[in-house]
Amino acid sequence: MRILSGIQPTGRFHWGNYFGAIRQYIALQDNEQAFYFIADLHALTTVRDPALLQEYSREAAIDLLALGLKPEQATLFRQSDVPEISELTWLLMTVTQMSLLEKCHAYKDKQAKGLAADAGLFTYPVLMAADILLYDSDKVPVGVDQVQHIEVARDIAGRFNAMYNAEALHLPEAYVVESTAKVPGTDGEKMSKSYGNTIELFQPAKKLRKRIMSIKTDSAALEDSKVPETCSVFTLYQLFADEQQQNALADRYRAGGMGYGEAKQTLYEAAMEYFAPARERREQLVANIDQVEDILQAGATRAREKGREVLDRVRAACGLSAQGQ
RNA sequence: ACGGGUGUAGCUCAAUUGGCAGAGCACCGGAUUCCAAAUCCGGCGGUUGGGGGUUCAAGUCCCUCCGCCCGUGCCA
Repeated sequence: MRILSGIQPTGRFHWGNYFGAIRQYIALQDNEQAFYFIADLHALTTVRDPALLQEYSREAAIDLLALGLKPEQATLFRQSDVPEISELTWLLMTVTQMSLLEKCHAYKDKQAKGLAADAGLFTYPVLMAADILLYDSDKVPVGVDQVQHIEVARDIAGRFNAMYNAEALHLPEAYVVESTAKVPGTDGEKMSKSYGNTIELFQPAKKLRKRIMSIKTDSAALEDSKVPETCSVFTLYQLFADEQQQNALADRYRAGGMGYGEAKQTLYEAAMEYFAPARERREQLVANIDQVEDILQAGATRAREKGREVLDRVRAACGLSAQGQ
């Protein structure tokens, strides 16, 4: 059973990324054959600064490894290190109906906002389909908002197979990761880069503390009884604390006499402790950056091996010569 | 494709007959606050869409290319 997941390096990872997605994806590496890639080709539609894209891609690899991705179990690679992706994208594009892409929400959203959409954004679901199909992926863990794109991949694969009367492409299934964790940002809205309310995972301790202190609260006085359920600080604390610790803090909220400043300090300490091992691993990785590059190269080699196999099947099906021979 | 409009800081927009590129918001730092918010103080931020020309001097005038918006046409 092969699972596949990609993440766009469009910025530094934050708590929302981790608790909403990364954590669940990494957990799957133990039971499945996992392919994880850094979707730099996708990021290209957003990040227009070459130096920045390179930095984000490298940081993404470091972060994922620091957060527990085991390269000896899972295959980690950079999307752009697998050129077979681009070739498969073209082949798929020739069987993709315009109407299918016009329905996709990333494109529709941008149109609705009156923003300029380029062909990259429009055809992005085809690239995503290629990402998935190139490795005969069985399951693709995604959030609910991405299920549509998996359906697109299935549609394209099915259409290709039917058109050429071949079993060249393996139909993947969406594996919906129910993100049980609520991760509010510093303004109380859902944590998201586009809201500018994120708390970055690996920022320096001092910055992190400052960021946590800036979380929006109500103006209840120090001695007032407070409601933990509606407080972002408490909601975030739940991500790091066990049930007993959560109950203890909730009791202090309700009792009154504890201010939000103290709650934030508690949250800060809990977060620092929670991510301490990852921070330590990260420091080691940064000190051995060559090792990270080696891991990515080894991952790319493995990914290309599988990709070549599938691509040859696809090429043969539509009448192109097989390259691998 | 033609016509009109438009392009200035991350965002919304100023800038007199051609005369030192600015403000508000956002962001960062400080004061204040249990923390945050509000308020006050300070700071960062620019190839004025690109290129060429006129001029002592161009955001401003001329040429050219590009992006975006509106209208019309062409093609099915």
